[in-house]
Amino acid sequence: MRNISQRIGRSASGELVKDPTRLVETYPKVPLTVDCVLFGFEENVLKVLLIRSDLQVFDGLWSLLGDNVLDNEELDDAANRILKERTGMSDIYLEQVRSFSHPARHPGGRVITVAYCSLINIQHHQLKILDHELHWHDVQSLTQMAFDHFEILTYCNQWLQKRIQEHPLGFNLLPEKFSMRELQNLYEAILNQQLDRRNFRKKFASMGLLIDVNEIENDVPHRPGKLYKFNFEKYEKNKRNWIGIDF
Amino acid sequence: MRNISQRIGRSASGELVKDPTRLVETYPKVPLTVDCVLFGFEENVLKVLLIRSDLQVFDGLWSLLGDNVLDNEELDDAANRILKERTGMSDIYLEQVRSFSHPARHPGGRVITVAYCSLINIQHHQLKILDHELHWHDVQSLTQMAFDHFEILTYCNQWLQKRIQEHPLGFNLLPEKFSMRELQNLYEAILNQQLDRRNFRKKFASMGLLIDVNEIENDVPHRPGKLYKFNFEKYEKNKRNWIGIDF
DNA sequence: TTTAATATGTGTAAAAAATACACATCAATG
DNA sequence: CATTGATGTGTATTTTTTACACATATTAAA
Repeated sequence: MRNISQRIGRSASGELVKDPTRLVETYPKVPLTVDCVLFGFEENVLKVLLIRSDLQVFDGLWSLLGDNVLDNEELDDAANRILKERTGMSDIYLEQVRSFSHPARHPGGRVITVAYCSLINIQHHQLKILDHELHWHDVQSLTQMAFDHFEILTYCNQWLQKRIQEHPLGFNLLPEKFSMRELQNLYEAILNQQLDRRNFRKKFASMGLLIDVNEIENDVPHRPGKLYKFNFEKYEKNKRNWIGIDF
Repeated sequence: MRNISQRIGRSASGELVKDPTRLVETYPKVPLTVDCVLFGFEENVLKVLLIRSDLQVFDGLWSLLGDNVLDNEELDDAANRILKERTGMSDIYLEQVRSFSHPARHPGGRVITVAYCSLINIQHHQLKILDHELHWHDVQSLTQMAFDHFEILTYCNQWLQKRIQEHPLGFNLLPEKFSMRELQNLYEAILNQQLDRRNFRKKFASMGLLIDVNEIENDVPHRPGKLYKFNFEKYEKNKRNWIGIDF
């Protein structure tokens, strides 16, 4: 093991490094991938888009949609590329969640991966299905996956549960015009928890971020609900920076 | 550019991969570092531990404490190693925040870094000062740093502001026994905001997580305050999983 | 056309939490 | 012993959260 001075890139004599390129060439290199946790919402159930693992050791198991990071490609770009390749969609909510680096997480050797979360309206996209290996899975029914992907999925699911309570991500999973019931179903699916209908509506009403479009549902076998749009402009203007110690 | 099937590691014929090691060998490799944002607290000011950059292009600028990730080293381990090397401390709060991957973020070429945050009690450790290049900096007074480290610091600072309101991190920055004033000073320094004294105390009192140790300050030039310990055991038992849509 | 089924739309009372705000007390200093 | 400077405490007000029930609109079936 080199000593500290060398490892942090400082010469022992204390003089400045003039050629950073040569310095970087001395760094160990690691295979790096991005794994996308693509969440969707269908039939009031939270889904995740998975592919059957192509590794024999994981025969029959499902895995997240991942790929190598290309040379000089930003991680965000890699994630967007995967999303585009699989769903045909761009300009979609997509966010880095965290890295996973256990040395034995990949059976082929050391591979570090960065997990990204995305929320996709299942209706709005055409899956780029190369074969029958791509599938929307119920999140709740999964128990085992290839690699450490179940751990990653679990982490991202919890991350999403927290995130959706503080940011209006959910609207990406809904049609542009949606009913209160659809919105509540979405929150209940993601939070995996029943919510009080009146208080839920009251909460969103008090935020003043829903626009009543003066239309009603037309394909339901019961009294139709009113339709709303989310007021993204108003939200962006008034983003709060909250103070509230709470643990 | 290879086609999708190849890039995701699947053979064109659709058969399973039997040798994952050979597969991984085909992945591009990237130099990977960890940068630690070591926050401290002294004289009621939030500080960050920085080192003077050793690159000539950044002459005079300060940078975070970073290092390469070693072969088969977990990212968490790399961060802990850096922390240990610099401060002599282990078993310290340390958490991954996010990765930064702009292709031009390092003048020596493509280097991806993973940022970690740590909170250190400045009194409790001995800086491993090799020379005079290591320094506790006021966070508020920084405007420019080497690499993208100012961006990383800003991100971590915001991350910390949010985190400390939901998790009891702050106690790592205080002595084991502390006064309410010290606790409030800490929150005010991190949140960069004045807080109402009575409401602050009421808030912490209502959480029931502070243990009155029946001692008082003895080195202050005014009426001494009572000292408290944080009840970590009780906190661990009662960790809340909160529901509260709010944006 | 009537009835049953089902989901929508709405309000209020009670409890809990957040906020604003003032004065007596204690210890040290001169 | 008076001054200085911080501690310790309570209450009234407002806001937010929670629990909870009934009339209404539409479809589908009788």
